[in-house]
Amino acid sequence: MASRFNPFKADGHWQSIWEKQEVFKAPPATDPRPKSYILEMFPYPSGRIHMGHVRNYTMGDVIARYKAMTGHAVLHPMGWDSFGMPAENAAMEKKVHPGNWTRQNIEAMKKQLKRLGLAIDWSRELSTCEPDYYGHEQALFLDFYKAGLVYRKESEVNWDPVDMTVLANEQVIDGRGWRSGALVERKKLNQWFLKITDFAEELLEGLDGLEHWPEKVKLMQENWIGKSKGLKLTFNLVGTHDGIDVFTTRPDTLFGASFIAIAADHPLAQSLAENAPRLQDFIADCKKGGTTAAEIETAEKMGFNTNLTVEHPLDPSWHLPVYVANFVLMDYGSGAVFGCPAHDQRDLDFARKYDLPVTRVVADGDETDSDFDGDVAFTGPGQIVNSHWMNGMTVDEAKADVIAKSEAEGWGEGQTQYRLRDWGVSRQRYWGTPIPIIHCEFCGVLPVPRSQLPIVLPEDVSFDVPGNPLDRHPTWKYVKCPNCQEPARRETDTLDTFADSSWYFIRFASQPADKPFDADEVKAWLPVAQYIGGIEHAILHLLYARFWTRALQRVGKIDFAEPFGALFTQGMVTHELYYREKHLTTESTVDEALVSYDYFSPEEIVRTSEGATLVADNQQVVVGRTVKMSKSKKNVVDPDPMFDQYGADAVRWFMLGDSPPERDLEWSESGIEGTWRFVNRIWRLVDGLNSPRASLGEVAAGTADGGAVDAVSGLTTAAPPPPASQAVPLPEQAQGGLDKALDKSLHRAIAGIGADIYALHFNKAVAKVHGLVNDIEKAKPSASRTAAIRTLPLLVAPMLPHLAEEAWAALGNEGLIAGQPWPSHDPALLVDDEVTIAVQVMGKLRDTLTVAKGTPKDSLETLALASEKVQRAMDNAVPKKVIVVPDRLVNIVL
RNA sequence: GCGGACGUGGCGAAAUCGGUAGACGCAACAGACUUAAAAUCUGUCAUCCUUUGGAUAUGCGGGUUCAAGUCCCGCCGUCCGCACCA
Repeated sequence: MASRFNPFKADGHWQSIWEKQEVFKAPPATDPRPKSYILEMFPYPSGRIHMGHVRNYTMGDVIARYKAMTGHAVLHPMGWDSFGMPAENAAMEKKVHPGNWTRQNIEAMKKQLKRLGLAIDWSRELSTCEPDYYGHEQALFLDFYKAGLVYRKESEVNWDPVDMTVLANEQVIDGRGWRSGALVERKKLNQWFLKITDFAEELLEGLDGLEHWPEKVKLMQENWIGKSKGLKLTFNLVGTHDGIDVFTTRPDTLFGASFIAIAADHPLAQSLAENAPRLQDFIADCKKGGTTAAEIETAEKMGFNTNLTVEHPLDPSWHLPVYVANFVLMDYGSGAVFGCPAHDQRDLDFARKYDLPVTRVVADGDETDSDFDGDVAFTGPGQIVNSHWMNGMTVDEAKADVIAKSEAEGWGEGQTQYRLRDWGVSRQRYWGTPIPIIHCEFCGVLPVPRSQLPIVLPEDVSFDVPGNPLDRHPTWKYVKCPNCQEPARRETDTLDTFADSSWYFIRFASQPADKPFDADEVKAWLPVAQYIGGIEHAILHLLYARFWTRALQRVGKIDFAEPFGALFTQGMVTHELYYREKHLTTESTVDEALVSYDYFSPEEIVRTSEGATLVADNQQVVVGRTVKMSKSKKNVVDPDPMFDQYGADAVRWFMLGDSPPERDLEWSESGIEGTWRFVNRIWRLVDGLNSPRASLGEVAAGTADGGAVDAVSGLTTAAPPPPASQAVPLPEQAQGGLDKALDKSLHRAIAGIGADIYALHFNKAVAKVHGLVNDIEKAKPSASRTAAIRTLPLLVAPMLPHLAEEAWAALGNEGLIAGQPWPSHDPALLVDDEVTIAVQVMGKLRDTLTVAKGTPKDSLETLALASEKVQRAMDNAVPKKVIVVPDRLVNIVL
């Protein structure tokens, strides 16, 4: 009697064996094998695992398992990025403590993750919201503080004037607070900063060494750091001894200057405003709206003429007006710019609005007229015009020339500027790492003594009113000054959660109780051999982690600079939308903002050939675009029911095979059905070898107790009908000789699948497994076929670990497949002795030739010209030229 | 507004170096088996035409080349990030 693959038994069975035998426990640092640290970005415990997690962790798992099979000592850990805003929101809405909510989520999600059968060393699990993690983070913060990498300064936050609370950018919707609906303002607070700009040059140069990072991520980081060379110069204020410092990357356009614009926070604007109520009002206007770059840069350009003027450095008799402008940022350069409207779009918009002169100083053609027309600035390269001695120079020549002149004459100097700003880490929130600082009225700002770490969050906090619960806690913040013993108070801000994710990969490698990590163990495992996560982390998380690592190196805690040797950014998991337009009761007609939709989840829908209908009322719904799965649009598919219906391996196979890993993956019901069928096809081959004449059957997709689950409704129906028998495989015992074609196919698959996994081309590896299975199924019984079937479980082991273990055992092998080496291939079998040559006439394919590999050029030419199809296409013409690429093609040019 | 990517049959894709476009899969269709359904197996499957052949096809428009999905220029569309979402 043939056995059948039952994932509902096999999954749990093998998972518990792996756990019992500690198969995936990382070996000690002294293990002689080459180390391979495989890491996926750890999840935020939002409540449920989503398909994006499933995809991310499946990919990492395939690599970890493949590395183990190819002789590596593997570290593959998992943890929880467990501080953050959603826990506080849950506390407000559901009246639960953020800690309880978070820990419950972790338990639920851990259970879900385990069902995927991941090769994870759970003994190293960590959670950033526990004092045994964040306490060590506080110690590292103090190390940075001591090294001068931490400082305090004023910085703007989004302020909700009704709730009297700080808002995250995410909580500002269309310029209004998400709960109060009040127009958001910008407010200054004293906040803590980490000196990431100290590392700007290092972080930029370090990118060159990151060979295994995607170019796009390196480019984004490069642009984010934004190194630019330019001129810092001073414009003297007419009638005073003061001046305005300006940084420009376009000193070549200095003769096109038309105005000076300073930021609303510029000290000059502030001092002028003291006696100018209208300017005060204007500055207050500039502070309306949130702090995001997108909001500031798309806001309409506004200026306030100060009536001050400055002298042009190259012609003191030429005076330029000084404006306060909302598009100038105090954080970049010196908070002041000179406007050259002809060659900068923002300056042009501003100049047209305030009717300021627009002078052309760069020309790319015949148009050299000094009057610049139109509303599109010219920012391309060209030659300098209307600029006295610079006329005729290129932009680059002119830049160098002006900088040299400014330095010689003493009114400016060349300067390197970075766009990167220091990292503001203060958050006015409860659910984060308390910043280990004490404020004393007499002694000032003091670090918490290390003996007092960890500074633990108080449990008794309330979330019934907006604001920071730490700040209004009755006792927590009151402490004695460690210096003078007088009453003092704790810092009540907590650290940005990006700090937690900036060193967790180090803690995974080494987890002593008394310090953040052990340097020797860290040295053995890091840098991470392969890091995998979403492209949305391309800049912030990855830059902060790179900074934190370099900062640890600077303070002497570790001896490497880059945390992630190789990076891979995977695409999102998407699903189509199902919705109906909501009928609004208002009389409003075409106002788009008022059109809203009712969304339906895939579980509520039956997909038909014409479209989709809602199960509840059997009426049509609109099938929308395919977009990222999100709760608000209800196009989410929960992994758990999929494990129930198809088992972990079918879900994993779908995640790996359906799209290239860097691209978006569209979840589809028929797709997962297909992978489920394929898992069974593999099983049938193995099973056929064992019991050739026994009847075979499928286990129907169903639940562990044998009841089938309706794919659409999710309801359990009656037990499935007994499996019927159909395909009776030929007896494998009737083996005989070898099957050379199948041998080739197998060895190509061994080499190709390994190479594809190594290169993270999982979809191609999947296609190659399909190809091999097709070939095996078509082959007649032979020793080769038996060998191919016995090898097949090893080839799918990284991707379908449960099926692989089950097959390995069924084939009578000893031990676990998880501990087996990757099969070796015979290179001789990879070489073709025949090749197919394309024959083109004028670049169009007319015939193909099958010839021995390495057939010389002239023979190929003769053969090609002799072809009847080629003759016909040539139509008696005489070839002008014949291009022959050996083993590839012949192209006859007429 | 700024920065970064992506776009190939009905659908997901492949084509590693400029050299036979569509491997592999999904869906669909036809057939076999079956009382029936499911499963399984076999076959068809880019579009069009005057069909043992031919033409057109890799978002659109140009260009380079004997040869372009691949290189160059210009558009269009979609997505991601923008420093307090994680």
